[in-house]
Amino acid sequence: MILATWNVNSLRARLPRVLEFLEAHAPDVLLLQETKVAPDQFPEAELREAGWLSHHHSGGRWAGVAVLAKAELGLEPVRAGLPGEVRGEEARWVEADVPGLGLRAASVYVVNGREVGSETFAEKLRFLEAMAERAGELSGTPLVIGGDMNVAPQDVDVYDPAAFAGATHVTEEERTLLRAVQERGDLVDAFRVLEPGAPGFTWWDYRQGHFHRGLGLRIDLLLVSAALSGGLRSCGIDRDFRKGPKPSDHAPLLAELDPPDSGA
DNA sequence: ATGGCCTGGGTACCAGGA
Repeated sequence: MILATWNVNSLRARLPRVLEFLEAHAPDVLLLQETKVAPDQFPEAELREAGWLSHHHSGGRWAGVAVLAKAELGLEPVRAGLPGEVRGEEARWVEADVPGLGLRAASVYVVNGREVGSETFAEKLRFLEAMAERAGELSGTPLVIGGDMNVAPQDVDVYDPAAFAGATHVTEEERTLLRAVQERGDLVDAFRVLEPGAPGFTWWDYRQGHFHRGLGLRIDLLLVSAALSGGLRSCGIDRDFRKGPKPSDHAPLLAELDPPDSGA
């Protein structure tokens, strides 16, 4: 099965690229973040027409997350919103079951945090704590939590660690809580387990040609149940979707692995 | 030089992003 996650920076602005991505890769599950769409404007019909069911949590002009699954696999909404998060109206967590795979899938857009020590940074830490709590509740069942974690797990995930000294996304507090999500949920970082030393950036600033200069961060992750990690075949981004007409500032991340019921 | 770019809202410019 193919699992993918992509921060699209507006689903309505990016719908042509998303449909192109679905056709190119035919992912079984696609997790979307920063859909930036009002609930009644989510393009459910267009995605269904392309062959994917969706369960979304939409908050208007900011944030917004969704789980898509191939129509033949089915999709059963579980929840929209994360128990314990501070601002549920921001629409940062959505969860669904994919019956055809026997898999629970969650799409998450973690709070940015802006500046260390700010009120929103404290909310970011609380959001990560709530994620760890939820991951713990879900551990033991086949699970993927994917999305924009707004945390670079290690220095190798940052193009210039010195330039990020004292900034969000790299603090030990954020990294410790992200590890707690993995530990409590018994999850592995699919890219890192396959590529121990590669940077694997997933985001580049639109400005100053950062993408073409290789100045990125690895902040989008696919966290999959450790029980599934033996069946991991590959994991990486598709750079073509960070190029071309109207790209997102994030590239999509894809993983190919054996499904839970494969007996692997 | 802490900005350069992109989004939606709305129709001038601003918040937010990371």
